[in-house]
Order: sequence, then structure tokens, then C-alpha cells
Amino acid sequence: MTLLRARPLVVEKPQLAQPCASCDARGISVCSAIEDPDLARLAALAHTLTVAPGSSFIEEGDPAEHFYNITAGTTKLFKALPDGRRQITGFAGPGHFLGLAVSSTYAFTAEAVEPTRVCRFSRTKLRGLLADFPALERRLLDTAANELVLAQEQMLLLGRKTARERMASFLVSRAEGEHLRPIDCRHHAAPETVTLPMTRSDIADYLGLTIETVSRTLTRLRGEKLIDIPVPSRIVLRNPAGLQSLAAGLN
Amino acid sequence: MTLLRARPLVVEKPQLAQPCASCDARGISVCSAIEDPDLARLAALAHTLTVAPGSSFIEEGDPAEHFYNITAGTTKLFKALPDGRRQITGFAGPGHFLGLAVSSTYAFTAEAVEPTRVCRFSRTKLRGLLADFPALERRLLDTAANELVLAQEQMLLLGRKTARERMASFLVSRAEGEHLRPIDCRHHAAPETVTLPMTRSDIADYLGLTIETVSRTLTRLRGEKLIDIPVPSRIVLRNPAGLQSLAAGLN
DNA sequence: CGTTGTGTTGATATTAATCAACAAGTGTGG
DNA sequence: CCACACTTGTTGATTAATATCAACACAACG
Repeated sequence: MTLLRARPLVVEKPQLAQPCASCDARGISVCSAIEDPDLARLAALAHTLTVAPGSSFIEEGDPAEHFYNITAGTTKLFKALPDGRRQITGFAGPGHFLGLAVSSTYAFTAEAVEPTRVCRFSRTKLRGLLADFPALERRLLDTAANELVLAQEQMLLLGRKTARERMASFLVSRAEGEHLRPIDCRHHAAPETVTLPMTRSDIADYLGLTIETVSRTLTRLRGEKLIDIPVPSRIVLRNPAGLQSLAAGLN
Repeated sequence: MTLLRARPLVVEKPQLAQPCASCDARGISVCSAIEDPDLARLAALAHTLTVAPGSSFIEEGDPAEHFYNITAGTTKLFKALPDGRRQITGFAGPGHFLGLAVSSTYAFTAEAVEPTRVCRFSRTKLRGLLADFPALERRLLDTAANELVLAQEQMLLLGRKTARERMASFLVSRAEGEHLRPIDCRHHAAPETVTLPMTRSDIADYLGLTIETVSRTLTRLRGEKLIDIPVPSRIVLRNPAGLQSLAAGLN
């Protein structure tokens, strides 16, 4: 299944060059993605927030008054049960829209994993703008529809894949994800290297496993020469094809 | 979390009264939900298909040329792994839109569980119509956004809930779902009775369990007087509050 | 009246969770 | 600068939840 992926849409007020939050290459503007006049209009309505790792800017259950676009960094989106069990439903990077759902309260918490910048819009102002710019609405619809596809993929992973298959799926989709970032925000690592800004605990909560199982599974994949782990936050895919077929449920 | 749920949108060409496919009350039109002029326009573009249980009208991997709206019956949407493991990502009833995603191929299979009627649109014609009727596009966006919320809920279930909690969640959300159907398509059962048109195997594939675990879990819930099972396809919620707190991860 | 599909129940196996210990890295205060 | 706590990650031993394998009950159907 190949998706026709749109280039991530990063909304931010034009400003001077910023350091890339994911690496530390300086003098590169994350704003170069703004080229569409609709986007400039949208950006004019936004407030830019900076969120430190560990801080959340959306809390599950809060009144859903705003709408967000991630412009830099990485955030985790999760839902929690009263006893503390958590499920991370996704990691959102530059270009991601949050808070689309038409509900009176947010259905999830969004917390920064890396230093993150987000653009915040009032929901009512957004509605007005969408009325004027149907192209933007279409863009949002496409985005939401494709996220739905990813969510279904994740349900297959959570409901039916083994720990090894989950880990392989995660690494492969992370590796593919590197190519989806806005050009000026890409990591400057070799393509077969995956950077994991999140902790093992986050990975576990994303894959429906425990941290011990995540750790053991990575160790085992290394033993099978499918990956290397030079440092815990960096995984080298030594055998991408092997990982891909593992992720697909073959083997 | 309370969602502001829109009334399901059922698109179908005006026609004479039809039997309700979910129950067998006759002389009730499933078309009464058409009242908006946009909808009439939309309906004029549609072809209505009748799908027998076990037949699929969307196959994973097929070119995604169409877009569908369920008008009657129930379908299951699923993804499969090459060795046959399946994950049902949702059951779609009257009002559901399928095939929104902007991809060249479908990401899932849709198969009828009950006798089902669907309206089919060409994707390109739909695009044209959406340009003329922004209200419809907004409607689709709201629908997609809310499905995303449900998908996140399901990820929490699949990744973190126990078999009992999954079963309770399923029953509770099914019971709530009864109230979401178009008025003229509601089942005429007592509110605390849930009708399950799908098999145990479908329930298992939806909850990420095996049929044996589904069966045992239901038996256990009956033993605890939380439910009754007069016939396998009908579950009476004897203690809805207890089930709800179980579903929420308390207890 | 056998056959098939569906659902239930029992015995056993297996995966991943839990409980526990420890290593390595980071920051703090003395 | 170094002890110290604290966080994160890894590994080992054991347990527990659910899957698997197997048998059987029951209804629908030809």
C-alpha cells in the first residue's frame, strides 16, 4: 500500500532563521514551507508556543478550544486509564495538525518529547478562515483521512502482531518517516539510521508492550544482525529488507 | 469525554419504503434522512449496491476509485497479514463513509456482515461536488476527525486493556451505538439489549483476542451477573454501570 | 440423517508481563 | 572533585494472561 503523501504543512509566522530543534544545524529556517497564500493567512491567526520536553500543551478532558500545528520538534499523543496504563496513539512531528475532532473536550494528551514549537489557533477563528479557503479544508480532510489509515495500521499492529513484528514495524516506519520531514528539518543522518527521541517507556506505550520487552526485543534483533544500537537513541538498520518482511508478518 | 455526534448521514436516491435491514420492520423508509439539498445532489451521483453477508465491496489493495456511504446493514472493515491474521478496524453501519483516504489503493477490505446497501460514488465526481458544496466537505472532515477519536480509543483498548475490559468496552459502546442510528433504522429492542450481528470470530478480530477468549469472557461476565446471553447474538446488559466502570479500567 | 458452521468448554503451551537486580549516565551538593 | 541520588536501559527468574490444541453441543441445511 503506497500512500500519496503530501508534503507536511508547517504553519508559522515568518521569522528569522531558527536552529532546527531535532538536530542542531543553525541558520536554517523552518518557515520555508510557507508558500501558499492561504497558509500566510492562517499563520497570521496563530500564536507560536514553545514547549519543553515533558510539558504538555493539550490535556485529555480539557475544553477543546484550540487547534494546533506542530512546527518543530516531536510530541507524543496519548490516552490514559485511571490506573496509569497509557497508550501513545502517535508521535507528531513538524506539519502535524492536532485537535481536529469536533468534540467539546480533547480526547488525548499531547506532550513534548523534544523541545517543540507549535502554532495555536482559536477554533472559531479557524472555522471562519476555512469558510474562505476551501483548499485548506480539503487539505485538512486529506490529512485526517490519511491519519485514519495510519491508525488502522496501528490497530493491526496492536491487535495482531508479535513483539518482534511490532518493533520491526516501528523501526521501518520511523525510517520511512525520516523522508517525510520538511526538507529543511531533516536529520542529517544516514538513511538507514533511525533516531529515537523518545524513551523506551514511550516506545513501549506506543507498541502496547513493556519497557523490558522493548529492550529485550531490540537486543534480540541486534543478535540477529538486523540492527545495530550504537547508542540507545540511535538504531542502525543493518538489514532493512529483513526488517520490512518481519514487519509485514512474513517469517 | 463526550462527543458532539452528528446524526448519521445516509445518502440514497429517493425511493419507496424499504424493509429495515437490521430488524425486519417493514414500511419504513431508510431515506428519510435525506433532507438537505446537498444530499439530494450527492444522491443523484450515486449508484446503489446491495451486498450479501460474506461478500466484500472494497478489497485491500484495489485501486481506490470509489467512495462509499453505507445506507443500511452492517459491514466489517479489516486489514489482514499474509498468514491470515486479521484485525477488524471497525464495524460500519448506516451513515458511514468509506474510502475517504487519499491513497492510490484501499488500505482495508470492507465486507458485509448483514445484508447491506451502499451508495457508491466516483471519486473524481465527488471532488467536483465538494468544490460546489463546502458544507459537505466540512461534514466529511468532522466525520473523519471523529473517527480518528474512535480509532484512538480502540488503540487504547488493543494496547492496554485486558480481555474483560475489552469485552465490556465493546458491549458498552455497542449499546451506546444503538442510539446513534438513524431514527427509522433503530433496532426495536430494549435499550439494555445489544444485538451482535457479527460472529464471535469477528468480535475476536475486532478486540485483538481469539474466539475462545471471547466466549470464555462472555461466560464469565454472565457468571458475574453483569450480562445475560439469551441467544449468542443478543446480550442483555444486566449491570450497565458495572460494565461501564470495567470498560473504563476501574475495578 | 449426515454435514457444516458456530459457539462453548477443557487441558496445555507460550508469549509477554511482572518482579528483581544491576549497569551506565546525569545532575546535585558538599 | 567526588559521593550521592536519580533516571534510563538492560538482563535474569518467575508468573500470569491469553493462545493453542482438542473435544463436544447445537442449529441450520441439504
